[in-house]
Amino acid sequence: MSFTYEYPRAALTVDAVIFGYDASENELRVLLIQRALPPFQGKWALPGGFVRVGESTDEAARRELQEEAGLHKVFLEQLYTFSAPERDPREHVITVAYMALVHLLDHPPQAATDAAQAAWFSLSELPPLAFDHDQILETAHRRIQSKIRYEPIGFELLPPKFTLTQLQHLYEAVLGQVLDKRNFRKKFLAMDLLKDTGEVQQDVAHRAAALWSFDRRRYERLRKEGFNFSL
Amino acid sequence: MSFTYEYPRAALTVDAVIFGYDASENELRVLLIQRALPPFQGKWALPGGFVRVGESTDEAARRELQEEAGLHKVFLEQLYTFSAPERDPREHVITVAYMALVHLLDHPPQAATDAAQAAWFSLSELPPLAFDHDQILETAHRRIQSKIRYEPIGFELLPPKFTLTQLQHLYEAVLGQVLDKRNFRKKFLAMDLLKDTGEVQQDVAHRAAALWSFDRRRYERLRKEGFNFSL
DNA sequence: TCAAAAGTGTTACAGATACACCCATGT
DNA sequence: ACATGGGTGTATCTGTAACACTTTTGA
Repeated sequence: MSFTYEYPRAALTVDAVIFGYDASENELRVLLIQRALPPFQGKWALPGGFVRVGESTDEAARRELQEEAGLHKVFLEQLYTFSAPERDPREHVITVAYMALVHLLDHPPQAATDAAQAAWFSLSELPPLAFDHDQILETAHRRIQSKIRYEPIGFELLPPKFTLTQLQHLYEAVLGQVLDKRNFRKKFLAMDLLKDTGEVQQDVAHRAAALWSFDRRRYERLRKEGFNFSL
Repeated sequence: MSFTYEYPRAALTVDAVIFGYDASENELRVLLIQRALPPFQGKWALPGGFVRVGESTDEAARRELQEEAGLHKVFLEQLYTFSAPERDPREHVITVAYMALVHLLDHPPQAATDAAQAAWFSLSELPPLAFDHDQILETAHRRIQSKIRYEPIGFELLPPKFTLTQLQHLYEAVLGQVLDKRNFRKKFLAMDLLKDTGEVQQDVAHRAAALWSFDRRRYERLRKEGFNFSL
C-alpha cells in the first residue's frame, strides 16, 4: 500500500526526553535507547518514533513512551519542535520533542522492540547522541531547570512519600546549586502544599525523618485563587 | 508531479500570531487575514501556510510573514505545535505556531496573494476564527504576558525612540493591569537598559517628554554576566 | 557514647509597594 | 491663566539571605 500527494511531505516524529531522579546518587538522569537500526545504528538516542496520521503528537508521545519504555501515566509536556532539514540524513524529518518526568525506581530500563537496549544516563556522563538529540536534551534540561522554580513538578520525580531532605536534594540536583536547609524548609512549608503523612522513614541508621506528600488538590485550589508556586 | 510514500503523512503548516501595539488606542492588536479559499472561506484566520520540504519551520514562518504581510526582520519565536487530527476538516494537518512582534505603524495591513484582506484586531474585539486559531491566539497571549515580564521584548512593539509613558502604557496594555508611574520608572531606569537620546517629543500640547531607546548591546553584555531582566 | 542526619529561629538587608505634588509647555 | 501630561522622593512593608546548635535514633 502507498500514499500519494501532490507536494512532497516531510516525515513527522516525536522524541521524548525522559528525566528520572536517582536519590541514592543524588543525580538527575535521562533514559536513552541504543539504536538497533540505521541511521546511527548502535548510537544512543532519545526514545521516539513516527507520528501516525489521525493521532495527535501528544498521543504519539504517550504511545511511544509505553511501547519503548513501558511508561504510562507519567508527566508529559511538549518541549519544542525541531525541523532543520539536515537533522536526519535520510530525508526531511520534523520532530516534536516532549519532556517526561518519572519516578526512576519504578522504571528499570527495559529493552524495547526496535531498541537494542535502554539505560539511564547521568547528565554529566552522556554518550554521543544520534541526530540533533544533544540539542533537544539541552533544551529539555534548560526547561526543567526553569520550570521547577515556578511549578511544582519536582514531585513527579519523587515517590509519593518523601522527606524534606530528599525534596531539597532533588532541587539541588536539578538546579545544580546548593540550597540553605532552613530557608528551603521554611519557604516550602509556608506554601502549605505538603501534607504530613504522620509516617517516618524506616530502617535508617539515625533519626528517622518525617514523610510528606504533595497535596495536589490543595495546589489546584490555591492556583485558582491566584497563588503562584515559586521556589 | 506527485510524491508517494509507504505510510500516510500528515501535512505540515506554520501559523503566526503577529502582535502590534496601537499607541493611540493603547491596545494590543493581532494581524488577521480573511480567508479567500475554503475551508473556512471568508472567515478570519492567522496568517500561515504550508512548510516546504527542505525548509525549517522557522524559515517557513519568516517566508509566510514576508509573503502574507510584507514583514521582514521582525521578532519571531516558536510558540507551540498543534496537532489534533480534527483541527483541519480536510485532513490531518499539523501546525507549528509562531509569535511575532512588530511596530504596528510600520505595517499597515496589506492584502496578500491568497488572502482576501488583512486587518489589525484588538484582542477584545476578535471575530470568530478559522480552525483552532482561537486556541493558538490564546496560547500566544499567555506567552507574551509571561514573557514580557522577564525578557525585554516590549521594545519590539515600540518605535526605536519612545517615552517612558509610552513604554509604561505598552506594559499596561499587554499585562492588562495598571502600574505605578514612579515605581515603573524607578525600576526600569535602575536596570540601566535605556539610553537617553537627548531628544524630546515634538508637537505635543504640553511639556515634551524625553525620548529613550533600548540599549540592546548593553543588555546582551549584562545578560552574559548573569543579569536577569525582570519587570 | 558516638555517628549521622533531623529539625529549628532570629537578625540584617534589599527590593517592592504605596503614595501626592510641583514643573514645563502650548494654547 | 489654564489644561495637560512630565517628572520626582520617602517611608513602610515584605520577603530573602545568612547563619549554628540541639535533638533523635541506631549502631
